[in-house]
Amino acid sequence: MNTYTRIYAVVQRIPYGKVATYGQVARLANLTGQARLVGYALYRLPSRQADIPWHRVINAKGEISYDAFRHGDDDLQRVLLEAEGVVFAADGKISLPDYQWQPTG
DNA sequence: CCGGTGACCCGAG
DNA sequence: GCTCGGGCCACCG
Repeated sequence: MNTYTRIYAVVQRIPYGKVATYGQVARLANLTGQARLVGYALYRLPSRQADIPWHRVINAKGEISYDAFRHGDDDLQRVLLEAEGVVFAADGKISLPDYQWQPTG
């Protein structure tokens, strides 16, 4: 059970049409305060773990961070989320109170 | 081992 | 609204 494995496991638990913040994923993975690792893990996302809905992970501001990884697909993540029914505000932000994943168990 | 970097987050000014 | 500084860990050279 590696650090990455925990992160991937949590991301996989994010339900359809919902989103989670890096900090939230880190917390659920028992890696409180290590949100950067989540970003790094997804950045180094292995193709064999392609089942992971990486697009459902956003930052604490409810925005998407493509800054460093966009390799041609500007709003790929946005498109994927919109395909799941997630609505973006005019600012390009997501309403966390409405779409943030709230794990009950 | 050390230094730099990173899909981040929080607090202060 | 923006910039700076600190923090945690993993990868790369």
